[in-house]
Order: sequence, then structure tokens, then C-alpha cells
Amino acid sequence: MARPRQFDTTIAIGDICEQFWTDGYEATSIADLESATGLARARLYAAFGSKREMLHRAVDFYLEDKIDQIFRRVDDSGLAGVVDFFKKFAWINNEMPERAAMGCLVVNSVIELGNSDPEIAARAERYRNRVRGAFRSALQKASEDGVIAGDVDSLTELAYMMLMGLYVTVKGGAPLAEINLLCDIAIKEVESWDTSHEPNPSMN
Amino acid sequence: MARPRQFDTTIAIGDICEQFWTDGYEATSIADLESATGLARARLYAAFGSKREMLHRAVDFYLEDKIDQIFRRVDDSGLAGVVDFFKKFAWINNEMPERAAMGCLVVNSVIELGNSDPEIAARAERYRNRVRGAFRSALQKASEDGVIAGDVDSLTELAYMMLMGLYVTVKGGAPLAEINLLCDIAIKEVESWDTSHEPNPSMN
DNA sequence: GTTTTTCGTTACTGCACAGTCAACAACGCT
DNA sequence: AGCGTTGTTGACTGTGCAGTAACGAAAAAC
Repeated sequence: MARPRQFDTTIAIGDICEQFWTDGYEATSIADLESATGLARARLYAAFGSKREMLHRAVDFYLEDKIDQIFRRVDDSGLAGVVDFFKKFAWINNEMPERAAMGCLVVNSVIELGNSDPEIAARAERYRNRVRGAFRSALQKASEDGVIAGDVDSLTELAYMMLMGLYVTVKGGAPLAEINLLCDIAIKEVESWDTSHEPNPSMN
Repeated sequence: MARPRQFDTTIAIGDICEQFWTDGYEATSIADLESATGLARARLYAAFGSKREMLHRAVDFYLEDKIDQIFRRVDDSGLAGVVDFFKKFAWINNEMPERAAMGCLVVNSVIELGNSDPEIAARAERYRNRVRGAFRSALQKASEDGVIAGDVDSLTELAYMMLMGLYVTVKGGAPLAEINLLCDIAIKEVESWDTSHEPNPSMN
């Protein structure tokens, strides 16, 4: 028969994802994508159709590969899991500052063209639900274990808002000290939800 | 002598600001700016030099005209001022949804090109400090009045992160119900900082 | 070795855009 | 009225970009 595909589509998507993540959509040219993937222009179009489609696939990859990866560790992990998540966020900012400064591909994309691209808006909604789902399940477990007493849904949204605040600040190029301060406060806030050591344990 | 200027530069900047705010930087063409201002191409360049310069001036205008306007009402306003701020945020989202969906020009700009444009990054820093300054002074007053007992700096950053979370969500085209939920939680969170009715007033 | 598809290379098309320029009209001052 | 400046209009340049097409080379299957 014929010569089979010589490149792995998902690897290419990973490279494309990295490129869009680093520079944004408009600021990325097809030439950039060529050098990012090592693939020729014509191959990219044969495989993905258009630049927009490449972004959509890249965001899908990001959601499945990065976001899901990260938040799988948060799912059902209790309060400590949420704390660890923010600690890891701080850690990355200190160990890999310029990577952390890339922020979140979904947040970046939705702000750059969310209003005009329903495909992106839909993925942003999936993203928000994934993030909240992880926080909620972790806090739900903490609640069932009697670790926290507050309303799970409210605390979930607080964690979500704090995370978004961190992403915006980091992407805005804030100095490391400022980021560390925000992370510390977020961590302390989550830790303060722990009421298990307090005088009035709910039952037993 | 000669013919005087027939257009007000600051009015033009206001129109330019509105345009960038609505569509973003890359998505706005000079033709868009022409129709937004009613001014001819050549006039815009004579007055402002380049498209980037127009954005910088627009962000300056936004900071001085919109942000400062809004947060002047928060300065030294106590806990109620912070609560009112978030209530107003919710109100705008319900009364003028598509305007609220524009988010914040500074947040949008810094995410679109903050990493590559130090002029924008610098303005973003001014922005963060202005927002936090307002929250901090309000909470400082609440603290001095014995309304709140928590650490002012921490609560300031919490308020800041919640606001950023709201901007990202709103700009991402989240449904109104979701936005209202977030706003309610933010409002309740700030209200919960009020310890003035509790058993242990700090002194007197 | 022939076939068939994939691949890199390269050049190309067409378009939208930022920024400039030149000519002419409107206006205020003296 | 006449001068000097500000304005509009419209055309123009050059560039960078997304997307396409054509060519020859590689590489598997038979």
C-alpha cells in the first residue's frame, strides 16, 4: 500500500498547544507553528484545516492533558488536597517563573477571543465546571469528614475565584513577591476553613 | 492666526478606549477607530502617533476616568463600601449585561499583550495597586471602627482575587445565573468579615 | 521495482492591515 | 480678503499573514 503517517497528531497538537499558550492566538503565526511542530505548512493544514481549528484542538488537548491531569489530584482529596493545589501553584511560580507567567491557556484564550468565538466560550464553560467540580468534590469530602463546617458550594466558588485572581495576576507580570503573597493568603484562607479542631464539632 | 483644534483629544481617547474595550487590541483596526471617533485616519496618527500609543492612552484614560471613578467610592468607605462595590458589580451585570461582558480593559489588555508590552504591564501594576489601595483603605477603616477583626492585608487580597475571578468569568461569557451566584458568594464572604455583632469585641 | 501516499520545500495568491502622503476644503484670525 | 492651520478624503505603499498549489523526495506495502 502506501506510506503511513510519519508524525503523531497528538504530539503535534501538544506543540501547537505550547505555542498558543506561550504567545496567544493572534500573536502566533503559521510560521511559528511550523517551527514549533517541525511540520510543514501544508501538513498542518492537511491535518487540522485552519488556524482556528488548531486552537480549538489545542485547547481540547490542554483541557484533557493539563487541566484534567492537575485536577484529578484534587478530586475527592479533602481540604488538604485544595491546600496542596495552591501550594503547588506557588511552587511552580518560584521554580519555573516564566512558565508560570504563561498563565492558563483557557483563561488567556477566552479573554482574547471568547466573546467572538462560541467554540472557545463552550470550552471555557467546560473548564470552569471541571475546576469547580474538583474543588467541590474535595470540599464535599472535607465536609463529610467533619473537617469543614461551611457551605461547600460557597467555598468552592471562593476557591475558584481565588485561582482566577492568581492567573490574572501572574499573567500580568506581577513580581514574584506579590504572587507569593497572594498564594500565601489563598492557602491560609483555605486552611482557615478547617473547623475540625474547634470547640463545636458538628456531631458525634 | 490659525484654525484651532476642532476635536477634543480626550473625547477621542474616550471613544478609542470604548473601542479597544469592546473588541480588544488586535481585533480593532484603524478603520474601527475611525468610525468610533468620527476622525480621519491621518488625524488619529497626527494626534497619537501609532496604534500602540492609542492603546496606552486609552488605558491611561480608563484608569483615570473609569477605575479611579469607581474606586473613589470605595476609598475609606468601611466594610459597607466593599459590600456595595460587589453589589454594584452584580447590578451592572443584570442591568447592562453586554456592557458588563466587556470585562475590564486593563485585565483584557494585560492578558492579550502584557507579557510583550512593558507599557501595558506597568499600567497593570498601577491598576492592581489602585484596586488594592481602595479595598485596603476601606477595610482599614472597618478595622479601626471595630467592624472587622481579621488581618486587613489578607482580606484586601481576598477581595482583589474575588474581583479578578469575577472579571474572568464575566468576560468568558458565563450565564447570568452563574455570575449572580459568584457575586452573591463574594458579597456574603465580605459580609462575613463583620465581627462587630459577635461575643468578643476586641477592646473597650 | 512499482505503486501509492506522505512528507519537505518553495513559491504563490489574495487580502487585510498599519502607516503615509498629497490635494483640497473649512475655519479663525488679523 | 488673505494667511495659516486644522480638517476630510482617498489613494497609495509595503508588509505580514492565512491558506493553496505544485514539485520532487522518501518510504512503506506489494
